[in-house]
Amino acid sequence: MKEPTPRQKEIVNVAIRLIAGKGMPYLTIKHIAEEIGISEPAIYRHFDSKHDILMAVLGHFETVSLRIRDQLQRQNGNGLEQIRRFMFDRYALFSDNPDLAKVLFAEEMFMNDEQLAKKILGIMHQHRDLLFNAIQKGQKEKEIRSDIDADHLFHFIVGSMRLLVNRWSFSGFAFDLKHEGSTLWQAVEIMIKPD
Amino acid sequence: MKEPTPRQKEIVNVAIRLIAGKGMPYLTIKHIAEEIGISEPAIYRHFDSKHDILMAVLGHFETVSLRIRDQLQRQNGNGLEQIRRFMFDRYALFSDNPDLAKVLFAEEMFMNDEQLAKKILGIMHQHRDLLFNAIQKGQKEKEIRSDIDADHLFHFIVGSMRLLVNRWSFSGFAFDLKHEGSTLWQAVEIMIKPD
DNA sequence: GATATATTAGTTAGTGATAACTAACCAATA
DNA sequence: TATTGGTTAGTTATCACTAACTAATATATC
Repeated sequence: MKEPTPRQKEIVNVAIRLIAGKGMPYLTIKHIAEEIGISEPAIYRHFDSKHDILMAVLGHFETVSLRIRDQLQRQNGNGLEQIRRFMFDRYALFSDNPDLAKVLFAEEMFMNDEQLAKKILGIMHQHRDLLFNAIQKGQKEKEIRSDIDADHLFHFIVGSMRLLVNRWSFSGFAFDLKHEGSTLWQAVEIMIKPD
Repeated sequence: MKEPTPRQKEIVNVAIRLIAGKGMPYLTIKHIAEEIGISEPAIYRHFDSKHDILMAVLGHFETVSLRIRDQLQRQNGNGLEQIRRFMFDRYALFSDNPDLAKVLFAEEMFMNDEQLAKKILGIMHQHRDLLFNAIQKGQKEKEIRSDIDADHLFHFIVGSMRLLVNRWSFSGFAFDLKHEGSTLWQAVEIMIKPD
């Protein structure tokens, strides 16, 4: 868990940009090197293998995710407010880093390699736990309806968010994600409130 | 739009199985040929290029989708019933063909090639129209709540279904999709009904 | 403080594996 | 006799990665 060097951070950022822009097959050591402006073997002074670069990409996602989680836990609002903040944080994050949205919500791209798959499933599990707990907390506090399983509510909330982000991504970021996310949240709020 | 020959169908099925099982990078002409038990160049007697094979894979998805759509339109139920049948049909389809679920809900894999991307976006649009119309119909018929935009309802319904199928797929098909899909639908029904 | 040494981050050139695809040929069948 | 669907033996391109070398800088020793 060492801090990456500036050059390593640069390589990771270029990798994310290349994957988002031209797809995983385009991510080659050669293209990364060209983008940075150094030779191909120079990349290997900073990472032992391509696999390690992809692990570092996922490591970056993990870091960002943990930062958001810790922020949420410090603020310590009620269940509903925690979910709202989580959603808005993510819409803001993706708006500022569209490449990140494109790569992070296309998990299949990492699923070929066992180690990468394990790492990304870990990140997903983290998110799930966070939201699941917030939903259950909201149900206990009577801010969220209890006639529907927390599990199903989770599917609504996260599923609709993911679909929105995916549509935004496929559209070439053609609409204002923060605005659409906000109106989607209003609809979510109406539906998950108690009768 | 010619009917594919038996050998072409075989190649398409093998391609889907390989993509689902080992990921897109594993889909090579060599592996397809090995799986079928013929030589590599023999594949080129049936398809001009690898790209054409992938187009045929998407053509297969399109055919399946159109079949479901026509079936739905013939039955001509009310809006809510149409949505319900659509969902159950898809859960049944995926339960019988897990490979199809794995590939069809991983659109990013086709997004590198412009032509493939266009085709898959067309299929997605078709689904969207179908469900969107059913939702609006249900709202007119007062079976579905009108205090929430059809667009947002679409995100709930489809988003939650996609998330469920993806989780099923990532879990290695570890639970009964038809059963979980059915309980998810009950929750959907409660939430989208009018107050 | 000057000098020797080690480390860092780069270079050019090249390796072996594998990808998509082609050429040329052949046996069975329409 | 032409077509269909196979074969073996290649081609060219590109991949991840290595070998060997070098300039510049940091560090240690006298």
